[in-house]
Amino acid sequence: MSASKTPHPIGQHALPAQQIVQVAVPLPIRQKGPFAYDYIVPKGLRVTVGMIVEIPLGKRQIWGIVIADTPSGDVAADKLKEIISLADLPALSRSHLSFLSQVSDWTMAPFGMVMRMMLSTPKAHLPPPTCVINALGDADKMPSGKRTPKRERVLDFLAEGHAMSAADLAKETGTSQAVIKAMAEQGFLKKLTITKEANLAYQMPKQEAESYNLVELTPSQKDVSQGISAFLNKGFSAHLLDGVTGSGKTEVYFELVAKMMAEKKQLLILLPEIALTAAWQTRFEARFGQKPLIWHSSVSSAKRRKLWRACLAGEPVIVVGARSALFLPFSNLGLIIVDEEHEPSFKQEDMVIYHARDMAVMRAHIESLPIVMATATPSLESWVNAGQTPLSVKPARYHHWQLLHRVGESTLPDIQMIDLKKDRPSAGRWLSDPLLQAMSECLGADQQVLLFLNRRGYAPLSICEACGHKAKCNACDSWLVTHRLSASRQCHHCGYRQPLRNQCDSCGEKDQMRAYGPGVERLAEEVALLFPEARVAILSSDTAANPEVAAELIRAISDKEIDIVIGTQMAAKGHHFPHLTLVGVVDADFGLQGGDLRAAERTYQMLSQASGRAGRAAEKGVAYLQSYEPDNAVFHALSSGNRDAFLGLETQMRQAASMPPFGRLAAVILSGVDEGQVEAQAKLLASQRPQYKDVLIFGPTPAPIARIRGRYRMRFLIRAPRGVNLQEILSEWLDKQRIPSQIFMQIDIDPYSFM
DNA sequence: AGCACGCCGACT
DNA sequence: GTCGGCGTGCTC
Repeated sequence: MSASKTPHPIGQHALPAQQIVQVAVPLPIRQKGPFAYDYIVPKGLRVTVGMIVEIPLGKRQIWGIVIADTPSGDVAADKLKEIISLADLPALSRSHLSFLSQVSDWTMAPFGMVMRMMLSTPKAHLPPPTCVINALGDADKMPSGKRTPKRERVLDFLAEGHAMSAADLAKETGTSQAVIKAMAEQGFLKKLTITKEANLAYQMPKQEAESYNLVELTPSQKDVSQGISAFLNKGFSAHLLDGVTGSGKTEVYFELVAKMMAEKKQLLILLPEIALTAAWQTRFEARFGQKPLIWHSSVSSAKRRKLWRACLAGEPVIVVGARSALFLPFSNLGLIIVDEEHEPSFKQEDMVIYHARDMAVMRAHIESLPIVMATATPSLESWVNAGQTPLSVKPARYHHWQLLHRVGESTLPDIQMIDLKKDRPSAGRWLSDPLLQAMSECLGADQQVLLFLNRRGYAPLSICEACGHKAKCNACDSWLVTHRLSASRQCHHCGYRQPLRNQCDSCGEKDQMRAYGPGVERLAEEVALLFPEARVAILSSDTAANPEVAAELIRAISDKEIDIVIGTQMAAKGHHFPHLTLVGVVDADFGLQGGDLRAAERTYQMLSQASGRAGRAAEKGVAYLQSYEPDNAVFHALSSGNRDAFLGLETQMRQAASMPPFGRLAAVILSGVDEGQVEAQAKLLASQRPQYKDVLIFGPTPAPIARIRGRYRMRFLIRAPRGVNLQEILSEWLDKQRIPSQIFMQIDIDPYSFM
């Protein structure tokens, strides 16, 4: 095992053979496998693959992961540096390393950047922080001459069992640190060094979890739950849990959670938007009598550190997180659940561009686990993978489980179209007569209304009547959106905001800026005018800026303190508003513009979800969709309730166009501050594009929003047949390119956004 | 990604 | 004369 046991060849000095290992370093260098350097293992250290080690890199000291216990030999042994230290942690498993490596290969992001995502938890791999506290020492030996009232107070306080830092102790006893210090020096207090660990507010799952707060499942819920349960502990399997809104998908997968808890397995539950999950957490707590562990970027770093280490140590944690939780170093994972699998927010668009649902399937596969993807409106990809269309590959890759009915008496809402060509609201108004009529009736029956409009702010566009100038962002190619509540004009791409003024930036004319188009704030104005008695609330990321405010607003709505809710997509997600029976979709055509690959699918999902807010309790709900093209297939599918026919039609269209999942798509994005340089680089890349008969490389074209945050962006789009190794083709084309450092090149495999 | 080295403008 | 801008190149 240790190199020193190797026999030395005769005639050579008994030089201790030095062990050399390869350490993956967090550098943004793209290559086929992990990018690693050779390092010498100092004598006395035992280093194995998967260990997290501290190494010198240039002038810096950084952390890397040992990926091989043999040298690569790229660099002469006398140039190698030594490993500085080892993290006091178990080594990462081979399967976790293999997961990181496969994510890097799939996304074509540098391994070092994938590794960084995994290690990014602040100081997770360092020893726990320590602090020195004061406890009771040899107090009984204190001579009466040294006893003072202040010293007595300190001793009495400590005798109650307290122990704390000098500063806290001084504060607590109304003395000064000088008193504490002197007592400690004289031995009447005892110094203890303890490790500071965050309290996760989480007890390890109880053995009885399986039966804790058991809820009675409906027969169909029970069937599905038992059906999927049969796959637990049986290696990889993927399951599409497909149930209409309100059918109790969560209860079904909670049963699986309970089973895995009883076996002390780790669980990962991915949710699309963790800030909006107060209701979900309440349900979890009600079912299991404890809070799940929440993982997202705004959880304190001490808690994240402890959670990270608990995952690596194999403690039976249940982690609920946004997409980044997928990279936690679980070592005893039993099951992955992806809730709202169709949500586009699972697609991360930053440094490493990945789809958390797809990478979760990859991880489940590598680690031989079952994965459950729950949704009421499956993504086309999952639908095809579940074998639900004649065009699907057989045998299906996912098992398909359906819940067709809502729990209890409630039924799905009726969905009706309002043709805006016939019932057009007057200028500057957005609510048609039929919708207003329905609202009056609903409010008259003492029920709630949700108006859904996926546009934040007051108005998306402001034009000067005097000179025609449009308020624009300086750093982006986009309009500034007027926000009345915060009295500002904002760019929704870069976050720039300026105070709301009525003076034109261009001609200086006053009181000539006019707002065009609707936003939720403007809609609220119209509603206030038409329903002056109604209590109105706006639910958007502006009015619910943090989870606490959001939770309070949602509570107020649930408790019927509000009559009319005006909400963006935030209002469409998973909330249960028992008194809400009418949903009005103000601009149902919103998502259909732009010719995006998934426009129809996304519109269907969003409107289905928004409509699903209506009639969640005993009362029947109804949803009205205002549209200028009410005959669009998306709306037909929604109003007839024939989701599967719609998915079938979409599938055929995708297949005919050789689009995903029947063809493969990738984008190459070049960005930089200098427009000319970006263009020149794009032209250079274009001139060297490879020629294939069945792989098409389109572009370069300026991105639809050509400039964001001051950076110009050019895009290539690559389309290939299903069986082609797209990554290999891109690699061939791009790996040999030397991209100037001012230009940033990103690869987006299977793009969702075409911006 | 960092961080240093390296060559051109305005200041203690 | 230096301080400091960020362009280029390297890290076992």
